[in-house]
This record gives sequence, C-alpha cells and structure tokens, in this order.
Amino acid sequence: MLECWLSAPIPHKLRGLRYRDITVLRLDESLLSPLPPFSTLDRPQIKSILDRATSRRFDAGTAVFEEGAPARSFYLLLDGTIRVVKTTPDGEQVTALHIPAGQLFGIAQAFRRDTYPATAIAASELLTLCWPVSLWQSFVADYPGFATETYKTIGDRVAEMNNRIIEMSTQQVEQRVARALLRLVNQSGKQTPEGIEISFPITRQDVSEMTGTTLHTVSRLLSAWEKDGLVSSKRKKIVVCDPHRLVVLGGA
Amino acid sequence: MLECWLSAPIPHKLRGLRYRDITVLRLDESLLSPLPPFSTLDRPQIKSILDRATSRRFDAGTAVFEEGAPARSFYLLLDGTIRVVKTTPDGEQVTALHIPAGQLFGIAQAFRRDTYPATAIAASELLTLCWPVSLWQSFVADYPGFATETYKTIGDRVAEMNNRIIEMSTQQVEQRVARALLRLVNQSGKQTPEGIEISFPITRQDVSEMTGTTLHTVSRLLSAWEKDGLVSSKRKKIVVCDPHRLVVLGGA
DNA sequence: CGCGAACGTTGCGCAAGAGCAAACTTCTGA
DNA sequence: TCAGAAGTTTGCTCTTGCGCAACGTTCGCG
Repeated sequence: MLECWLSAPIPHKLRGLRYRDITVLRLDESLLSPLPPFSTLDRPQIKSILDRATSRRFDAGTAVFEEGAPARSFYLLLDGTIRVVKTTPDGEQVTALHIPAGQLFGIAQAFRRDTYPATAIAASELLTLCWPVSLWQSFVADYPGFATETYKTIGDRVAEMNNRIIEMSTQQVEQRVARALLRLVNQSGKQTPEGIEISFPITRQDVSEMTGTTLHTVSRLLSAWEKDGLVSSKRKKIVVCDPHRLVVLGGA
Repeated sequence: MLECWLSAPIPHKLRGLRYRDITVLRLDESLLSPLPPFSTLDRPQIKSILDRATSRRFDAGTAVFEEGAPARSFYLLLDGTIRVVKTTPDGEQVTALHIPAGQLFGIAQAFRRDTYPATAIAASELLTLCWPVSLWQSFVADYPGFATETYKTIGDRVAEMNNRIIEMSTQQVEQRVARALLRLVNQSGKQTPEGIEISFPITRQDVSEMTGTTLHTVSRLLSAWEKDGLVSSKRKKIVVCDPHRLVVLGGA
C-alpha cells in the first residue's frame, strides 16, 4: 500500500508487512522528502522532524480524533484514507472531505483553533505520524516552505468545499453522485483490469453522506449504472469502468 | 454608516458625507486599530500600513474583482457588505459568503493562490482600502499578529462554509432560509423599531442564491412568515421581527 | 407624469427523490 | 458451520419544492 504515495523505494524490511506487525517503525528520511510540506527541506531538517514524531496506526473505522476535542496533535497521513465527518445535533453524519495519503491533517493550528473542527475517521487501515501542537509554531518558523505548502493544501481543501456547496446548490442528485465518484477515483483510484477502483472500502451509505442523499437513492443509481456498464460494484467496493461517460453524466 | 463598525469617533469633517463626495480620504490610524488584523500593532506600524494603502469606493452592484482574475491586490472592507459569488459553467450564481465591514478580503495570498477564487460583489456602497499583493509577505513578516488574526478570520469563514454544506445536506429549504436570514442579521443587522434589519439591500433572488433554492420558494416563505409576524419585508429589504421563533424554525 | 425595468406574489401541475418496508446477500466471529 | 450483523436491492407511496405562467408593485429616469 505504501507504493501508492511513495516515489522513493520502500525499505526492504517493510515490504509485505501488515502495519499491525510493526512494533517499532524505523522511519527513513526518504519517506518524507517527496511530500509537499517537506519537499523544500534538507535531510538534517527532515531528520529532526522525524525524531520528534511518533508513528501510530489505526484500524479501519476508528476515529483519529473527534470533532470538538482539544487539538493536542497534528498528523501526517502516511498511508490510507481519512474521512472527515461532521455530525449534526440530531445524529446525522455529513462527510466534508476525504484526505489521501501524503497530506497533513488535524491542523487546527493553521486557523488558530484549539479544537478539531471535525471528526477524522479511518476509511481504511491508517499509518500516521503525529506531533504535539506545541511544535507547530517552530515548524512554521524553522522550515521555510512548510507554511506555504500547508496553506496550499488547505487552499485546495477550501476549493473542494466550495465545489461541494455549488454542486449541492445547483445539481441534481445523479450529477452529484457521479461527481463524487469521480473525485474519489481521481484522489485515490487504483487501476484494475475492469477499471479504476476506489482504493478504500466505501458503502452506499458513505456515498450518500458525501452527496447529501440517501443510501437508497445511491443504491438505485449504482444499480442503473452497473447495468449500463459504467461502474462495477461489490460490497464496500466501487470500480469506475467508464470514467468518461460518468463525466458526461456529472457535467453541466 | 461608518458608525456601524467604528468604535473610535469619526473625524467631524467626514460625518454625513456620501463617499462619492470624498475625493481624498484622510485616513486616521484610529480607523484601523480596533480591527482584528491590526489590533496588536502600535501607531507607527499602522501609519506605515496606511501610507501604503489606497482607498477605493464601489457602487452597489459592482464587482471589486472577478473569479479567476489574477490576484493583484488584497483589500480591507471599511464599510459596506461584500457578497462572495461563484458562477457555474451554465451561468447560475451561488453566493458562498457575505463579508461584513472590518474584515480583510481578496486574500488569495493566504492560500498561495495567484487568482481570486470567487467574485466579490458590492452588496451595498463600499469603502475599501487596498494594497498590492507584493506587500502581503512583508505584512505577515513585519507585523506580529497580522497572520494570526487573518487565519482566524479565514477559519471562521471555513467553518461557515462547513455549516453551509451540512445545512444543504440535511435540512429542508425552510430551515435553510431561516438560518440564512439569522446569519445575515447576526453579521450585519441594524436594530430598528420593528426588529433587526439586514443592513444592505437584498432581494429574494439573493436569498435563493444563498440557500440553493428558487426566488419563488423564498418569496412564498417570506410571505408566510410575514403573515405570522416573524419578518417584515419590503422591496430589497428584510426585517426580522421575531428572531427567536425564526431560530425555532431553523433549528433541529 | 408616465413608461419600462426590476422586483415581488401567487396558483397550478409535476417530477425528483425521500421515507418506509421487506427481502436478499455477504461477511464475521463464536 | 451457523447465526446474526452489516450491507444492498427494490417496490411503493407521498411530500417537497421546482418550473412555468401570469399578474401585481415599486422604482428610476427621461
């Protein structure tokens, strides 16, 4: 799985291991250097950052942190996918965002917040690095480019939220679901013989929470699309077979 | 109008003037010092910031800048209200946000963007200060607290966008419109004998673009609410008479 | 003062999609 | 291996609120 985001080679001894087997993860500087927030730094700087990090893994479905909890740490997602979720007062869940491997998350500090604005759920098994918030200021101050790259990432996320708002305001359910699937395969799609597969387990319910609809409607849409050969889906798995026609469906 | 946001007294010679009458606006340091981005600065620092600013006014309905245009300046809204609008490929407009007087806007630099992500329309007559983007880095570097306060503001806006997404996903049109009105009166409400009035001209169409519905539906809702004594509306003007009952309508 | 444009209101019919219900399938763990 | 949990499918009904259309009202300008 590490191959997905890593351009640098993986240390041989990690290959094929499940993360649960790893007790002490020996992290190499080459893990971080290709990632945007650290790409401008030299090796001693990355070493110093790594030395202060702790690595943690999370089972699929568990929460890394909860909405409203005091923000004590910020994280780098080494592998897996995060689902950023908000819960309404009456218990409904809304998925705000998906975060792919290689990005920082839980960075409430960037907005000078002392609590997390949303819950981060592991959509699949996760491997993260984790630093105490107290280090944020020194990262920003000491590492040129760290702040810049971080705010670029945030800018992308804000743009994505903006798109969500526009879609919800102007598009039909069918178009929204089509676009949501396309966004997912773009962000974390894996090429397979049948098409591009969403690389983490995802249910109809999950898709409905991303698009502001019901699991029933999503199910009906996917069934129809499957009949048309647009997608192919199993339990908790969606493969987009014909991205182009899906773009047409989702397009204006 | 300046009274709305200014705690410091207004220079006598400005009082009662329409901005169009002002050719050279004599700006005083006390104008900026109560505003968050500048609140931590001393007077010489503020003077230096003011000296590099140009002041501009805009008629209601005109665009300060357009979505996608190169971000050459960033702005401070001295008076008036900005409507942040996105236009879809097929010409529909969606209002992403309203910005009240006293805030920075057009700050694409904060996300290292070189184009504006949305169009800024003057919802009412505007008075702004304006700096070239080239000064952004030096403001951030030279003035402690400037970046902090700016990112706090952005954090608030992101939180508001988040709320929009949640509302659009989970709430009925009636609740969304109720909440939109409440947000507007909280942000820029003016106390009047009948209730709290939205302090800038706003049409049914505007409200529909904020809530992802049609002007017809908004009109029907406002008519019904007017019959119930919840609101009172004229052409381009909405007064909330019973905020509490509106909260109940909008609340889960 | 009168015309036209912009803004607002209201009635009617219809379609999208939510809600409900029931059955089916796949997976998991004891 | 089997029971129950979790996920999915599908049919039916019913409401919301959109689209359309027509008309009314207010404003600004010549």
